[in-house]
Amino acid sequence: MDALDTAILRVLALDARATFAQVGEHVSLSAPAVKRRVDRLRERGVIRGFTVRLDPAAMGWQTEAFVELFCQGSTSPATMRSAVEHYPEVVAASTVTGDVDLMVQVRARDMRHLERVVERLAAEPFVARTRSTVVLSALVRRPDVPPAPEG
Amino acid sequence: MDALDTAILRVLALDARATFAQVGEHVSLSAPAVKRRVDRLRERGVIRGFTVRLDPAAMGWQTEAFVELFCQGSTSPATMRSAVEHYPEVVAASTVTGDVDLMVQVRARDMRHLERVVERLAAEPFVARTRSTVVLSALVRRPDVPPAPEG
DNA sequence: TTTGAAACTGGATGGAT
DNA sequence: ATCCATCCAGTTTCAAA
Repeated sequence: MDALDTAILRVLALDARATFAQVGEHVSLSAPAVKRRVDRLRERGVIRGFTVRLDPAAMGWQTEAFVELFCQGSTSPATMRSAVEHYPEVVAASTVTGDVDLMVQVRARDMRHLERVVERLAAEPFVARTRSTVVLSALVRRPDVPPAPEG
Repeated sequence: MDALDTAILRVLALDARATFAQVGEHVSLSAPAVKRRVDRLRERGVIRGFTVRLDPAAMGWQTEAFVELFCQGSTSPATMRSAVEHYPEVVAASTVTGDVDLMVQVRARDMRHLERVVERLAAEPFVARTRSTVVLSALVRRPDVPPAPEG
């Protein structure tokens, strides 16, 4: 993980389908050199994969919410994960500090759909109660990017 | 946006660097046919771009938090956005329902870094106060995917 | 209108240096 | 890491369904 790797990842974050030659122009490297570094970053797991960025509204995802779960006693993160990862509507889930135990981000077609998902989450055996916050508008949404050098 | 487009997007969500021929095998279409559809999806803005999925820890992002902002009187979403989008540490920001006005997701190198970012956010002129929730562990993190057919 | 086949252009990839 | 040669993917054109 040197400055060149970071520079390559920065280019790929903006356009993951850029050719190795195009990436090479940005970082002053030949195409084969870029390829070798990308292959190595994949092997090491730094790169988890490549994906497409979609317009959620165009896809039919019109409603988004943060659903906070308060869990019974000491529910293990593994239990929480396996419960929550079966929902296709769950975009992200994290255990967090504070009174909430699990923060779940849900994407649904509409309010009716969201309501059903929240009801199903609330019915999970380890869930004591839920608190939902609906997203009004997504102001910023950025892809993964390597951190800037100390500042 | 028909079933073929959706199928193509599903394949690209899993591997955005798949060749058009490979995508075509999954959806029973020739490479040129796939390319034409992908081009059209980009033109229409359904596809916003292609990006890389990174291991945040490997990148030096060790700390993540939800920072809720309570704003003065009626601050416009445009004001919130332009303030918040200048922070490289801000991964996402959304206006939300409830007592919180703006939900900001922040990624920082460490607690010290996170603290400074929260201080800067709190010092924004329109911010009355903040409430932060630190992520303990990210259980699920999924890329954008087209919704499943009604269920 | 959208597809598949063919042809051409240019990128991916492995080996030599 | 670059250069080069080979192979294969991207891209355009065209004819057909």
